[in-house]
Amino acid sequence: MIKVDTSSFVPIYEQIKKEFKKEIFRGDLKPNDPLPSIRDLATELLINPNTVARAYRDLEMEGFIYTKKGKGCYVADDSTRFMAEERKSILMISIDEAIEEAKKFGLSPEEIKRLFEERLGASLKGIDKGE
Amino acid sequence: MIKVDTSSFVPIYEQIKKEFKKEIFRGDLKPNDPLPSIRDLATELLINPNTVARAYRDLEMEGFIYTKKGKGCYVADDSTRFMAEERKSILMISIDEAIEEAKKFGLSPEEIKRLFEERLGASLKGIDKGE
Amino acid sequence: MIKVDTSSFVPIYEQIKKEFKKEIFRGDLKPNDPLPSIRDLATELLINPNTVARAYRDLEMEGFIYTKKGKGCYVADDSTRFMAEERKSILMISIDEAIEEAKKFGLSPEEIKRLFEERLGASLKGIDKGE
Amino acid sequence: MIKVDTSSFVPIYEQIKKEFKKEIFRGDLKPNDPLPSIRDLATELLINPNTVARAYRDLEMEGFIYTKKGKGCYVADDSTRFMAEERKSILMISIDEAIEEAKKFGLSPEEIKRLFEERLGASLKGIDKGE
DNA sequence: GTGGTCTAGACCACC
DNA sequence: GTGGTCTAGACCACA
Repeated sequence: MIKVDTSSFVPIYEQIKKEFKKEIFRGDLKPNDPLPSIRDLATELLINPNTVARAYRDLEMEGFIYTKKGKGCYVADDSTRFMAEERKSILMISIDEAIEEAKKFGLSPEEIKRLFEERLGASLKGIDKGE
Repeated sequence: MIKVDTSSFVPIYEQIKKEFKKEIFRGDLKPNDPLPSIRDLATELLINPNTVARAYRDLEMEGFIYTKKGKGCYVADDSTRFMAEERKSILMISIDEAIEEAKKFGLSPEEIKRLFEERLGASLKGIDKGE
Repeated sequence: MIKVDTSSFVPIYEQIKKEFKKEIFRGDLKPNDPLPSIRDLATELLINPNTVARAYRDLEMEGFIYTKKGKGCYVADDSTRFMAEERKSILMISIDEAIEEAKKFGLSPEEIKRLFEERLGASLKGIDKGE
Repeated sequence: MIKVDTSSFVPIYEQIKKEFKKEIFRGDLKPNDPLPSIRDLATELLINPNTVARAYRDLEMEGFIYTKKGKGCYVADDSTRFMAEERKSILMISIDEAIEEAKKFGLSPEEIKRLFEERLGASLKGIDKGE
């Protein structure tokens, strides 16, 4: 389910954090649900367990998950406390960035809108292909 | 004109490279136009000259600019050779990322579209505010 | 194994690049073989790690090696793709330069040939001396 | 007559120095012959007069030329004093470098010799083409 | 431990 | 003044 892009400039642990925040917000992960074990996730993503551990540690510090020593990590009861603003900021930032890029390349608002809708359409078709 | 975000995960030199590629594509920088001197730009951006030099060196290796020793750096004659695909890839990537984020947060295509148009509107008003 | 001449006009990082290209071409370095670590090679050559890093970064941009973050640098699978022409150009250039020098000093083709063979003989004896 | 390669790592003033040493050795420039004026040569080579001045200054310090203030630069009477060893070292160095390159690329002595003769032949034909 | 980025500051070739 | 190379050493992400 979770994917990471090792060629991205964004650190892998940040990508992992973001993925879990999304799953929690969507409700795919509910309070007290267990997260995959550090070793399993590291194996699945072909990365070092330390990197997953770093992501989990951050998520715990931010209050999204809690850790039972010797058992594993679980979604916190109040995990959705900050989710609305988290969601908003993550979405706003990425959309605003895309708009900024397009403006800096000299595209008009109409062109930007058309391009976005084109990509949105392509993305929806992508779903059918099982992505 | 150019801005960099030192808190971003994207390296400063990559941000500088992208900015100049946009200016060249828009035509704000034409073939044989001089780029700001390394020291001047470093002073303006409050960063180290080596960081600007790294960006300029990369741009030269990628064929966008050329260097006259002791004189300065200039936009290459064939600087727009790869610009179409560069522009496309940069725009596609940022737009697709925004769409991916929204989908992963569980938004429907209609919600994504509405949110995008809302941000696009906000961005256009931003221009009036003198950004 | 690798040597650099810090008094040469040729930048150290260029000398390092050339050495690795030769090793790859000769087959002493095969695809997926690891290169020496940046710090180790810098220590061995008595130069700054940044200088080695510059050479490795260039080799990566030119497609001869690839980098695994936190692991090291490795010879690329298609590292020999451009090697034939690289080798040819490097060899042609140095031989042609030697011939040009000799001609400009007024030597006849016969004298040039004799001098070259004399040096080649001296070089072969040099091997026996354990160079 | 004189050529410089601005893309070479060898400084332009070093290339100019070497060219004049060759001309003196060949006898194309004899004691008390005038050198081209700094401005003329700079114009001809499309470089900055300071660069030519640097080359002339070095040649004077090394005893190959002398300067008459307000008149120009002239070949020194004892200009050939060091020429034999200069010539030898310049030729040895470039030939030995070419041989070293070839050896490092894994060529056998026979291959090196054949390649050298091939290039020497090509070079002689080049003369006919008016190079 | 690895490589990547960035800083601060030196020296050099060239304009 | 310009850019290019190199050094010394910092911090970070990753294994």
